[in-house]
Amino acid sequence: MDAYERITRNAAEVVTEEEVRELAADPEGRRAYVGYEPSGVLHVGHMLTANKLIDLQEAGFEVVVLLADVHAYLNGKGTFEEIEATADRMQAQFLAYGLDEEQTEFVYGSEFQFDRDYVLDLHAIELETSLARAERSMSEIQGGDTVRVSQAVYPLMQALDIVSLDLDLAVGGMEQRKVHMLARDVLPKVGYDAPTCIHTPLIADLATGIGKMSSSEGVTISMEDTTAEIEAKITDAFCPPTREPEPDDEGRERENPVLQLFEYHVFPRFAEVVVERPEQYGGDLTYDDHESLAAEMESGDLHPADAKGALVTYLDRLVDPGRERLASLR
RNA sequence: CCGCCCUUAGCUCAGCCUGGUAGAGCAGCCGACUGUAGAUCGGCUUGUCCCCCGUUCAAUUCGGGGAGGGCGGACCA
Repeated sequence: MDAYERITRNAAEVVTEEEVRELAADPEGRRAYVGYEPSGVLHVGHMLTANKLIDLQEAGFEVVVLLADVHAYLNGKGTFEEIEATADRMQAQFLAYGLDEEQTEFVYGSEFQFDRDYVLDLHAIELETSLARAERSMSEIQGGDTVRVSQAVYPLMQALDIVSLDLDLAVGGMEQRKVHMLARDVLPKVGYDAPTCIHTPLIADLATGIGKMSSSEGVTISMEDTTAEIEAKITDAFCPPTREPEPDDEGRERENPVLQLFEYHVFPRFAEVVVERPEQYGGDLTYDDHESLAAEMESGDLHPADAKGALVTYLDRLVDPGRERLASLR
């Protein structure tokens, strides 16, 4: 796998391919980041961007994880004290999950976001951005049901973070794309380069296959789940034997979250997946890529129930180190 | 600061005029059927009726006050 392929694999969107190819041509010492609001518990959504960071480390990038405490505060996620505590725990979980401690730089937003130069730049960007645009960029991120002024400042700070942290590449889930596009528009207006971005897909809600998995609602797999909880959630998961389920009765698009978890979480971290299957159904199966697993489910050679059993096993292996780390912290 | 509207189950809301502590749909849970889930049947659960004060035998309902939210107090029509 070449550098470009590794940098972009499993990405839902690359902005722009040309810019990433330039980075891929000389990846050593390049800097990439993901910003996380320390809110709730680390779940598979976070781990998806974490997988991307691991890819980038393997490609030679320096990786920065921004623990966006100020952003969480602006987004109504609690007091600074509460946010700090969550952030510390989150950092430990990321390391346990597999980010290389030597190559990963953890930064708190509050370490630099109150600097005079930062704030002056922020005001300059505020002047260049309409309230409607800022608000629109937050549609997938916004917490609470009432739009606050702080939530309009939020995306502008995100743009400035990319400059302040001296980054070559911004990584985020697809819910971040509007914020990143805003950054690409506005930063050049105040004399900075438009940032290059990679967006990871959003995994659908486990129970319904609709929308995106989130910690605030619906069913998600978190780093705190026990084996039994993971098993219960996967057993209940929506899983028609196809990669492209029909929309539901109300016309909402549906995905297959079980296959998504295999694609974005299991196969990137395991070279081989063994599906244990009772003899009566034909015995064990082995796959070394997602494509063959998905194809066999669609053809009927792999029953969803057997796939789910394997998914539980591998997800549990992924979650286990973080769970251990969390337990030792308490 | 002024005006109008809203606040009832997890969600969207009905009920309030004509006081007697509450309903629907969806969601959720359980069971049947499928070697998963979903779909489909069958069954079930759920409430400080935003808060305080007042009137009353009795207030979710009437009156007063307060809090939170939306929209106006531009143009256009």
